[in-house]
Amino acid sequence: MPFSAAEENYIKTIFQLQANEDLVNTNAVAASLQTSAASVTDMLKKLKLKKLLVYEKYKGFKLNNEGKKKALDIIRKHRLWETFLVNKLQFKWDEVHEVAEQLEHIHSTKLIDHLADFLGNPQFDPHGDPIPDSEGKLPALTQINLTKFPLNTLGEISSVGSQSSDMLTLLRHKNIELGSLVIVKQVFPFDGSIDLKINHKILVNISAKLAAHLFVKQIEYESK
Amino acid sequence: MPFSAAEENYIKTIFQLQANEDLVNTNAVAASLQTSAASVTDMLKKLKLKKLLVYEKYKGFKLNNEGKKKALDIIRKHRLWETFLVNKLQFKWDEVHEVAEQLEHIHSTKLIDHLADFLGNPQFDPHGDPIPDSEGKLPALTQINLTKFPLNTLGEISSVGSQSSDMLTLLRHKNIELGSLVIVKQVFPFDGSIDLKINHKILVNISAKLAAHLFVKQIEYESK
DNA sequence: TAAATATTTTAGATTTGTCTAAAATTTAAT
DNA sequence: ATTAAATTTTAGACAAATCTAAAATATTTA
Repeated sequence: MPFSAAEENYIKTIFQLQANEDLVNTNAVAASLQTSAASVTDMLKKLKLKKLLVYEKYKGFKLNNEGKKKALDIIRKHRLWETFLVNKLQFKWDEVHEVAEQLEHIHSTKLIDHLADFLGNPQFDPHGDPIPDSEGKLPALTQINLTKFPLNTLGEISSVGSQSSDMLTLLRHKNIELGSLVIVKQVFPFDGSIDLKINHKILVNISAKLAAHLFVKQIEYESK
Repeated sequence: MPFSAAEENYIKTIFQLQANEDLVNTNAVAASLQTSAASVTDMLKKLKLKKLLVYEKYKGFKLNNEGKKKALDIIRKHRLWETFLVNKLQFKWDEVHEVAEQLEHIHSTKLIDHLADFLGNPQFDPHGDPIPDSEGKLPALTQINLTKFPLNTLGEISSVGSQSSDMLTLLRHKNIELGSLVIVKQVFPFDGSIDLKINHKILVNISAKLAAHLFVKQIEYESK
């Protein structure tokens, strides 16, 4: 009972939406997948029949354990393929999404496990997002949202919570990239904007919105 | 106007069948794709509409130049992915077919060209079959069928014209593999069987049928 | 060459995933 | 607490790719 690419796309989308809110609603899925609400309802019936989610008419829905496991499997494939494209095939990390969307639906456990080995069993993909292992476990996440990062503490940009080209343009303009060393110098409560020191050199001011999409890993000073 | 996986499978199959005979017939395609003759007819209408083949009812059909070009594109993808699976992901060459059948339908010119570069732009896949370049050109084939190979001449097994596990079992039993050095010592006209010296060591007798599936590259002695 | 056989095509269904428009239900607003 | 608005579901249709059974055409055989 392999799943179709369409089913897998719904599973993945619902999983991502239920990370924020407990119950997911029809319109959110329709918007995310750029399809109609009616199509979503159709698919919900099918996924309920396949016992992947808890769903009652008009009441919202969410994946059960079986569904979550399947979602993590798809996400694992997606992120490993992205890693392959960037690390081995010279793709830029903002060019990989569309192709990975196709590759994630290839069915072969052996393929994906060998790919993981070949890549050195990476724990994070080129966007800094965690890659589930073959059992669906996520690596312990040491990163924290930049808006919650303590003042005057050295951190490293470890993840970027969006792939929009608008955001990437902005990041480039601010001289921020994955691996950049950052120190939060000041937070302005009025609008939530942040003064940020980049690589011990320049000081930039970033909006609360941008900060909310940046994740940081604290750099440990040689302690022990 | 991208093609569906189903369309691509028909195109590839027709291309392979028309290598032997000029006009391809419905039943041959149905048998090859394990589907019904009626389904083949349906698809033929569609491919004719898309101007990929020459087809008249009840009269057989064949790909036109556009169709052949598309077929070579799919075959290029298939063979590059097989090469990747064997050379990088430790698959055995008789395990790759099913996965490559899926991977060949991923749409991305950039992906496949970068993959080719990554693999070192190989000219032959792990089965010894030629890989078309991005323009659809096949590398000049220096190999020749074993049944046509001259007596007492050193050759190297360069390709195996089947992927059936029955054949692979037989090859293993006869101690023949890709790269084996062979010399045809004698041909028996009665049944076409051949006495073959393997790696200058053992002498085996192989059937005409097996020989017809083996391809050999003549090894040049340091001449010049 | 006429009958028997084989091949191919048509006709009509089926499944999957989608759509639009209308109906049902829930939520928000007055 | 009704009414209005938004959301969700149903109903019915469609395209792609497949099927079976029957009809049409070609080929072979006697």
